Amino acid sequence: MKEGPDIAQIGALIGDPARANMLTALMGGKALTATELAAAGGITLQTASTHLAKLEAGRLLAQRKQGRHRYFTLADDAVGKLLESIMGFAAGRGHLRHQPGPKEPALRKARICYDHLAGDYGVRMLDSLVARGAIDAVGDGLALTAKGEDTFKCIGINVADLKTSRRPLCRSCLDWSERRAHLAGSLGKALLASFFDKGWARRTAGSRSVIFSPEGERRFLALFPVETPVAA
Amino acid sequence: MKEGPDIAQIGALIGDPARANMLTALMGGKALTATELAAAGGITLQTASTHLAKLEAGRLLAQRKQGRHRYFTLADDAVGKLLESIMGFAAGRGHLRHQPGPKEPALRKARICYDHLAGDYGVRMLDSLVARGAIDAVGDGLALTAKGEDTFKCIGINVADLKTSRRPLCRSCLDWSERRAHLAGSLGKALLASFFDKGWARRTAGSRSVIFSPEGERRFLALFPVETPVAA
DNA sequence: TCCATACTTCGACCGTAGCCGAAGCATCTT
DNA sequence: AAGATGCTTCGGCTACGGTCGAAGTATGGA
Repeated sequence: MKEGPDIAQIGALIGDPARANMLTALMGGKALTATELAAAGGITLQTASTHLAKLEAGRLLAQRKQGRHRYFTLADDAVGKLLESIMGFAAGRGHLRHQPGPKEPALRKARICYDHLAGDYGVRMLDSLVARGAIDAVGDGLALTAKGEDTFKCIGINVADLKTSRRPLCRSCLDWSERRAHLAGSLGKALLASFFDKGWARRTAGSRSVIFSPEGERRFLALFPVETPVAA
Repeated sequence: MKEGPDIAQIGALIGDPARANMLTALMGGKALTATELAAAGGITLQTASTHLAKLEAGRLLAQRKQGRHRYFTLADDAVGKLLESIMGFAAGRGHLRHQPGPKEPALRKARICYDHLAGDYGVRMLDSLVARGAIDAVGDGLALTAKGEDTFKCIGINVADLKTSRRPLCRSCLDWSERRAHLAGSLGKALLASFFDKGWARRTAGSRSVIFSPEGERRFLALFPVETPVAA
């Protein structure tokens, strides 16, 4: 009760199951309405409304009104990073949700982590980029190499544009399912966006999982090869 | 309610003020008894006992019996890292505890972050090590250089011993007060321990702050110089 | 053996926070 | 203007979890 920042406040904010579910739903990166979030939390609209007000007051969520809808998103990527890190911790301790639903495998394979690709494919992508020297990995830090700048130009991503943002270009994010790093930051965001643009993959309706088309999957795997074809 | 790890459980665990205070107290790195933790949490012994049981069941805490005392510590350094990252997040949002006590300045200057040095001095130390090429920093990742291995040998730290541990040698840890990285990992731990051994600094009784002796402070600042003498 | 210390368990109390029905605003549609 | 949709606020209910007093268990020392 005397020193340092108050971790209890945000712990309590995240500690309610309904709120945790809503936050998890928002990890999909899409802005969601209060009604959608109520469904995600398994509660009525009224209850969701009070929860959302609390989350907003705690600055975990941001909202913008659009017509008669109110769209909520995570306040910024620091929130996403925090949530993913807590997820990683929870997964490591075996604090899994009670029923590992049928969607679990798809989720482990490829999912959205706030705004970038996570799961097996996310980890594979980063591994491949490091192996080809496009990204430099030291400890758990990542940096774009000169060679990498060319690589991404070929893929159709203009790194120069991304550099204008104050947000870091490369950032490692611990993957809770793989327990290894995947690529976050504005570059990670741009890569995922490009997969959607090219039609290689699409988001799913009510989940964070990412579904690749057969053609998209082929292209993706060809673009990001790994030395040992299966596992490490 | 369907996918991914359960962040609500650990959120709730951290979300109670009494528990949060006890966890914060344990960030000091020392093992504490149930009685001491009850005081830290501002609750009676009985209440503390139930809280501690919950924290242990949630695998945030480990205990070992020693005589009629029961000593509690954070379960492992993953817990410490999680807590510090939540603190960093909370500090960034201005979720500070209500009264910024008189100890705050000392805490910002130098404190223990589970088992290594944090605060202004912790950040300064890492900056200096990077500047002299002992540690390589890429993004937010850290790695020991060959040159650094010699440097630490001069300081009296045998890096080879540390390498035997499975724990990473260098790890960056975000400092909640400075909002920049300081050095964690077994090397960070060994450095702090050496400061205590040499009598340069000592822990304080009920707080995480680290107090340098005048002589120790002089030596520390000489050992870890920074280009711009004051601030950046 | 007996008492003191350290801690846990039990039982009961209480407050708070979550929850929903109903009513109230606000915004869009026709 | 009237109705529909999206969301918030109010009021009251309920239950869960935190809290402590009191009693119970283990360890250490005299």
